[in-house]
Amino acid sequence: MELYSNYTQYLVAVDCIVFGYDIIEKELKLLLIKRSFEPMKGSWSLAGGFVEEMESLDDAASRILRTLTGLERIYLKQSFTYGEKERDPGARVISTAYCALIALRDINKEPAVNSEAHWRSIAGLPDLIFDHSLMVNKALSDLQNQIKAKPVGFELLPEKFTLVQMQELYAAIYQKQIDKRNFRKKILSMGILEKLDEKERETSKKGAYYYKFNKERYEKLEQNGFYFNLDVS
Amino acid sequence: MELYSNYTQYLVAVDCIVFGYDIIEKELKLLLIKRSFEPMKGSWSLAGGFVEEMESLDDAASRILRTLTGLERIYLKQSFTYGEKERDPGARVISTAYCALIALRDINKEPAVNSEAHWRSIAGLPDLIFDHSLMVNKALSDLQNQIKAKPVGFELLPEKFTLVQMQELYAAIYQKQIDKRNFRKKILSMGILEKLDEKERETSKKGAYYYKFNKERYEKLEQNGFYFNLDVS
DNA sequence: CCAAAAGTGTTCGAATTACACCCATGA
DNA sequence: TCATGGGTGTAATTCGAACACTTTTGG
Repeated sequence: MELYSNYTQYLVAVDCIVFGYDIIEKELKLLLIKRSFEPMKGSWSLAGGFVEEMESLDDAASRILRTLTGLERIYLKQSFTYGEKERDPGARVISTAYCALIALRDINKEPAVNSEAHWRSIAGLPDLIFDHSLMVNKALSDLQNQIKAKPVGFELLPEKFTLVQMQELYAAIYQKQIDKRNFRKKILSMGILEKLDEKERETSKKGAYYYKFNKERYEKLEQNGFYFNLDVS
Repeated sequence: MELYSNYTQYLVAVDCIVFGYDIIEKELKLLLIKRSFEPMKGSWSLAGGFVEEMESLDDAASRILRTLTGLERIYLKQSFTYGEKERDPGARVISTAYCALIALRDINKEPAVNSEAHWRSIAGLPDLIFDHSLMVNKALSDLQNQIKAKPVGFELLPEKFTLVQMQELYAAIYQKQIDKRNFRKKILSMGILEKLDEKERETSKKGAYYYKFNKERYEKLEQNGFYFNLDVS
């Protein structure tokens, strides 16, 4: 027996806002798909799909991301749910947006990306279908706020990164210049980075030391009332 | 013709987390409903309902709130969407939680509250149905974060309030004592409060001046890069 | 040896904290 | 007149911002 009869049911979808940071071009990018079905076939769209019966919303987001990028265990977070009546002209669809963060070392080497998927620089995005531009704007503004107060920036960087690279990431997201000395002082004083013996030698002769994020240390500090804070000049 | 055939549809609901600040008892309260239908009839629940065909999610939240409290034009904000497979044993329901803030002057005078609705102190809530306790915890933690950085606290206070009352609100939400002089200095220095000539004379012989929030002034400041910040000792 | 990028400290002003007494008034 | 809650200032410290030179090394 089914309870709650007499209420209308709707299609429920998930749309993934996949941000990738390109450490080479020092640019934040967004994964877009050329839509392969009607309505709006051929237009740019976020990676989305409908929620299936045997999965939760979170599961659906993971599945769609895996299908599109081949990646698993990546940072994935619910953003916002869009439920305007006419948002999708094909049918009434309620869609929950998820935000994913990926470190792009070399875009062409990204595993198994669907050929209809393309990385586009955040600066100068094309028009997107439905309310997808809205979704992106909200997610980006949330990312800008979140990256100040939570260590999510590390999700956009490779395992090993230099302080220069980390600073470039913050500069790209905030769209402003950052003072090198103040930035280093601040991030190092938090005590959540581990300096490695290895140096990155591709961009300079002197070479820059690699660091990695010490997640265990961060979590221990957080429990003791420590707040990550990286509001920078 | 219907596009997107072959995908399962689901019930879509809205649950309202209605916080009310009781200026007399100096306590944050939550509006709970004794559920009147199966499953879980008789248990405590948030104010919820299903989304109807002619309304958006936001519209549904407003409608449910109006039906339950008789109030309109109150602060209402989407919180989070809950979509676990088995979250509602009656059927698969995807539910978007909304958070509302209300100033309670005198609970018994609140307009037209459904007789199955009750205000309960945040300290010592009963068990709630489904994942409603989760919803409340998340919304409360978001409120604690938000009230530091946005002037949402004023939604929990009456139009006219004293600085003592405002401080008591912050103390109730942060669950800690706040230094009177530092608090007053900080909030007054923002320049977004308007001092009235009138005094509140019920709680003291001397009387405390009423203030009100100057929203226009706040919005002008915000456009010029001003940030509301009320992290207090 | 030199160009190019990495790395490093100090000073100054602003903001935050801690803290204790006087004021006004109704009963 | 006195008990009650409202209202006020200052000193010490911490934090954030601005700022320029030295180091390393491959070519």
